[in-house]
Amino acid sequence: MSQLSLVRKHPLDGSPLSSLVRKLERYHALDAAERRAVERLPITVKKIRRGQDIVREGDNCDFSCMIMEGFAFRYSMVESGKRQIMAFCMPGDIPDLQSMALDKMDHSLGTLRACTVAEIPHRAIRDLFEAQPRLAEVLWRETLIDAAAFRKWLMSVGRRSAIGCIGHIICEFVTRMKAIGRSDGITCEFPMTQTDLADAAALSLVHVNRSLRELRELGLINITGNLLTIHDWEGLALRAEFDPTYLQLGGD
Amino acid sequence: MSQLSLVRKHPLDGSPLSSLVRKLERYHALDAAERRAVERLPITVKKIRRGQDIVREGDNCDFSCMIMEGFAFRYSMVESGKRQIMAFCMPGDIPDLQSMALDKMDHSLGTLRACTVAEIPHRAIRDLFEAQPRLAEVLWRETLIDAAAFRKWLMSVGRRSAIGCIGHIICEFVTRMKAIGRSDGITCEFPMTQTDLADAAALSLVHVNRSLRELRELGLINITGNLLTIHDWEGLALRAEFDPTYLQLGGD
DNA sequence: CGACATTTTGAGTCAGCTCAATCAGTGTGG
DNA sequence: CCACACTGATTGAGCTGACTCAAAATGTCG
Repeated sequence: MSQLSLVRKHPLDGSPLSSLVRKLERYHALDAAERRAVERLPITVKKIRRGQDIVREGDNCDFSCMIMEGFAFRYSMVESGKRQIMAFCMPGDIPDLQSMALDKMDHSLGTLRACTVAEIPHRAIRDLFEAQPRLAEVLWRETLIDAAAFRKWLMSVGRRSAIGCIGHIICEFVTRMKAIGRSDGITCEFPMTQTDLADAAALSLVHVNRSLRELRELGLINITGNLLTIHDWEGLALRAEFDPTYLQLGGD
Repeated sequence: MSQLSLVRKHPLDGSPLSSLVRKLERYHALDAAERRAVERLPITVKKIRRGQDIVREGDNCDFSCMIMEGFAFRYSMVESGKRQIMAFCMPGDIPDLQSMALDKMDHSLGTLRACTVAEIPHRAIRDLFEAQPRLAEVLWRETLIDAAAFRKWLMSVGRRSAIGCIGHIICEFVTRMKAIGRSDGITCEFPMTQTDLADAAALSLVHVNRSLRELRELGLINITGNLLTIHDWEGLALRAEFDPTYLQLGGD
């Protein structure tokens, strides 16, 4: 049914925004002019160390960041100091695209690993939308998919058991990693610690540790260091009630 | 500081889409052509009884619904039968606008009260966006605000205490009701039952009941029948850590 | 090797859950 | 006008999934 997906060499691999172009093309092939318009966006490349914030809650930026390399996450904290992670971000994502239209960030963007990001001025994106209206639509669609993912995340945190919630978060991560050619569906780079996972699932570190052990003992997955191994995808997806439709990755 | 907001008579009050126009104008006044374009959208008006679904998870519609009158909510259920409510909807909202770009509904839309909705064909909205690109931008912005609200909701469910979570949901509801002229900030129509509130906050009915009693005993709010009375807004907002910035309602 | 981050395990506690009644309001038919 | 049905709010009582505190084990890296 599912074959190992080869890492395809892409003509744009050299361009800094190649992972963005590839993501946009998952939905509908871009024509030459559109591709060129994206490629020519003026960008500033920055490196952010692991554990730093890319953007912080309350910031009012005049640019948005595309993640070129590394992993990040959206999060916010309550006064008690508890952190809630609401999404993991990977190469090709523009997690703060909404700052185009909303003046203040309502959450922060942290890094799980050292990240290379491309800062794209809002001005440039606005011009792009004017010149290539279809790209505006495609990027709008991406923000709608993000919103669908927030809803699923909320379902997980609110109504699933600890195992179901963790399982769902892992399923989503692996599915998206597969979509960008970074997982074969059996093994997957896994950049988050159990503490991160706890703040994502709104559970305690100790409970996450025990739930992961249970998932291991059930023969579903195994996490060692930075590598996730999936022993039984069907079983995992079943327990997590994971249905990837909302990610809009097409066929599969 | 805050005065009673008078219910202003609006020139468009007669048109079926008047509450939508008013919502869009909260951000930036529309010019005559834009307003006319919205007013002239072809619509089908439907009445949906209380407790029915307006749209159901998995549906693939070729229209989106604007709520003209009544109250609705976005929800989804897990296999165990537990329901998670993720947002409450009020007149002026188009909760399924995302179905323009995403083929299947990832959640359902239920009603808290009998609702009058205006079904707007996607075709017509697409034409509107083409003729009035600024309206596309304004509606995009609305979906981004929705997404910000999902994030806050997730924070509440994941990281706040029962009282904080319920308080936050109530604060958001009242703030939005004020924005559409349906609350003076002291009293507010309150269309949800404790069961609804439980499914919104991901708590049990019994625990919601006890938390509401606590909020009452703290002298913050009181709910009788369908009326919410706020005795101490400051205290409530403090306990719920509510900051309305994310709703992008401007000034206030 | 030493310092630090991360994972794992044990043990006691508690916020929120479930089950089970009871009470109050609102129709509705006779 | 009352009995009955039904929905929604409230309270009691016992239970449990997940939490916190604490410590040990393991891994990682300069």
